Amino acid sequence: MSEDLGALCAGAARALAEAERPVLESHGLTMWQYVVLSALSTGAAASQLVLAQQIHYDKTRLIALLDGLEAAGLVTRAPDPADRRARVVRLTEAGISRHAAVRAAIRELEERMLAGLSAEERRALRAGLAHLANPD
Amino acid sequence: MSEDLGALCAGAARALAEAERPVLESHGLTMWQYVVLSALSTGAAASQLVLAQQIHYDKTRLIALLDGLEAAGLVTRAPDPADRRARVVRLTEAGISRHAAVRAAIRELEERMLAGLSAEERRALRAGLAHLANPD
DNA sequence: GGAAACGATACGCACCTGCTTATCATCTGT
DNA sequence: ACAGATGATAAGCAGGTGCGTATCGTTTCC
Repeated sequence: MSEDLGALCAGAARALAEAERPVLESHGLTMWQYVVLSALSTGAAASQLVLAQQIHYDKTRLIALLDGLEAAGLVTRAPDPADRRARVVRLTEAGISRHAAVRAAIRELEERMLAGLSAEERRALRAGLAHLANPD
Repeated sequence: MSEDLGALCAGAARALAEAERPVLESHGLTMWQYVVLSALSTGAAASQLVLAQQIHYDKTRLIALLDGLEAAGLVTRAPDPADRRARVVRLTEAGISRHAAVRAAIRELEERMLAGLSAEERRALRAGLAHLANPD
């Protein structure tokens, strides 16, 4: 009898996280910092609140996380001219290149971990995961 | 550009865990209790230590978890005759049927969440996840 | 223009987590 | 037989996590 899907997903996520931690550390980033950079890599966040919801992170603790990234020069917080309560968060040039470098390393590692799976299997794996993650 | 595999797995695992929590609750089990029952469903654990490692749970906190399951009459702890330091953990009859009931409900839910994926896609999804989870 | 809502921030709380230490019973190797 | 290793258990600790509350500036709406 095969395992529960939930257990399989959790196991795969844990294995990936464990394998990726050293890579992130060697680039001076934590998992959550990388998650923020990734979220911002497709465009600035309109506010810290939407950023927090996007990455499923507590909005009150996101503040300290952004403090760190800002101090490291990887992101900027600027008041939204259209609503000066909100802060628009975006990557700096340094943030963009740091993210690209880490992402490339992570991609390479994932490529290694997928060794043995056909292109079609990889496609189905990604499609299935995306399907589960988004109750469209 | 597609998302990181790690992010996809984590997202899918989170979505599944969220969907399954109400099911578990309605059967009076926590996620970890269900994990223990599942691990034991394929056979007794030779010791609490190996059980903890098998499910990636802290061995010192497993004790309280087993206390609860034992008090609920779902598992038994018996000294191993071959090594009386170790406690063999196994499901009771009630544990077996409880696990079967919850598992069936979870399977049904997972089936619903996989709606729209072909049989071949589901097979590839499971195969890919198992491949990632076990660095064979 | 004043009240209510909202975003960012700070702070505290309860819980979970992995980890360490200590104790006791039992086993193992010499 | 004795020393050291091992399993179960208890207790504690540091860090992480989600959640609630309070404050302050800003916006929205009547």
